[in-house]
Amino acid sequence: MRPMGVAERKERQRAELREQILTAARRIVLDEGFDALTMRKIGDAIEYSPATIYLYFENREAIGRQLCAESFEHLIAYMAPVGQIADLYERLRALGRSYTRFGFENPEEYRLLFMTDSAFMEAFFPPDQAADPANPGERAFQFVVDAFRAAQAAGVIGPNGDPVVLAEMVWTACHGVVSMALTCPRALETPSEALVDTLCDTMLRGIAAPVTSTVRSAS
Amino acid sequence: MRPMGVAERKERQRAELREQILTAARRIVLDEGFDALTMRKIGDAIEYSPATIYLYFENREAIGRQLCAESFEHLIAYMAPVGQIADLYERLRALGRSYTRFGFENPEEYRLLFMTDSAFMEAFFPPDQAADPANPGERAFQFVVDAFRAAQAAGVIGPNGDPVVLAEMVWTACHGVVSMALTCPRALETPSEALVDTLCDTMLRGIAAPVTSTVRSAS
DNA sequence: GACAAAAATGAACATCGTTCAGTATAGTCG
DNA sequence: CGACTATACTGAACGATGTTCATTTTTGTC
Repeated sequence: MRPMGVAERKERQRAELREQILTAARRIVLDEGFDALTMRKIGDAIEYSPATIYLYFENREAIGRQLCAESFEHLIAYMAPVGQIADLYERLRALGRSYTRFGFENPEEYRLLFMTDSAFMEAFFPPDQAADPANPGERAFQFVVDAFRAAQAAGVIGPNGDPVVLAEMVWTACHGVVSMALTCPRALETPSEALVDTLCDTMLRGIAAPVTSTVRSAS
Repeated sequence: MRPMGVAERKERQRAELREQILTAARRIVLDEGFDALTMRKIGDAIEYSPATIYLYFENREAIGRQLCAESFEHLIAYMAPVGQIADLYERLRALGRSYTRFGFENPEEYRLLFMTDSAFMEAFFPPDQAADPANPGERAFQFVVDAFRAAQAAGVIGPNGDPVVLAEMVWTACHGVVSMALTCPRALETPSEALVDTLCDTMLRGIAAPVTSTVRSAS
């Protein structure tokens, strides 16, 4: 007699089970890494058959993609407070530190986001150029670009260099420290945090320094 | 009547089959990546049962480890010529370029060496501190450290900073560009080579620049 | 040509992601 | 209440994977 109410409840139940799946998957990924995420493990956790999961997600990768979106938000939550720092130079330094701190404190999330074969990241960096403000991947990156643009406009760093290039430079450099530390901590003698500090300071000095000589010839 | 000759031949045949296994494995890894390396595929390629491979290698990972050792040599071959460059500043620049060029030109080897979960790299960075000159991993890294030490001794770069820290800094930073470019090329708007150049130049400028102000307080 | 040592293998085990024909449940209508 | 239908769910299977081991085949020696 109230088909509307029934439909709503059904939809709610569907959403709840979907959330249960994600919760179980999240726990497994954070504890043991994405490689350890198994459809059968999820099934055990939610007390449903593994086949049921396919009624809520296209496949295992779709679950990973959803977890990725959430982890991007988590990363943004680490970086956002940095936007409050008035000193634009210090803001840049803090940006590198907050990014890497996210990686060190949430290693499996970092692996999922940035160290899993293409598929995941690519989903957040679509080929079409149109900037999508709903895309957490682009949003996180834009945050860094804006910090450089602001610093450059304020004259805190040198006027040379595209902010996008500068942002990609510090991003990839910081990524290098985190990913190497996560892949093989033993390979790094220097403590990771010290390495990040040295790296960021050096790069900022390289940007901020008055250009005494033009870029040497590339021959 | 000539047991010696027979034993020698047998050993040679053993070594030959072992080499055949490695050759087949190498081809698969370079073409399709380590994930695509399958014992059954190797078996097909060498026309032996998959079980036979276990008479020559402990397991799949041991094959990967051996391929790693060879790829480390390959990497060293990329970097070694740089040692000839007299200008110590240019040498450092060329070092970063040769390292990253190895990664861009040999993506699957780079993945195998530096982007495969712990196991492989860890084998080349043993916990014991004793430097092992036969270890290609340590040798490659030492090459970078020496370049910094020389540049510092010659006064080409500032006297501040441990050469080991500096080496780890440029190494991880370069690794960041390569690994990100390999994981998700779409995420980088800037061409990788340009990014490497900007990164290396910026870092060297940051090191070379006369220290106008001491490191800002870390509060 | 018989015997021993070495080399190679087929079949099996426990995993995995994924599919699909079939069963059970829940909602609707007479 | 009882029959029908759409939805939700599942068991069993398929083709992979790395790895092991009893068994068979090959090889070398006396």
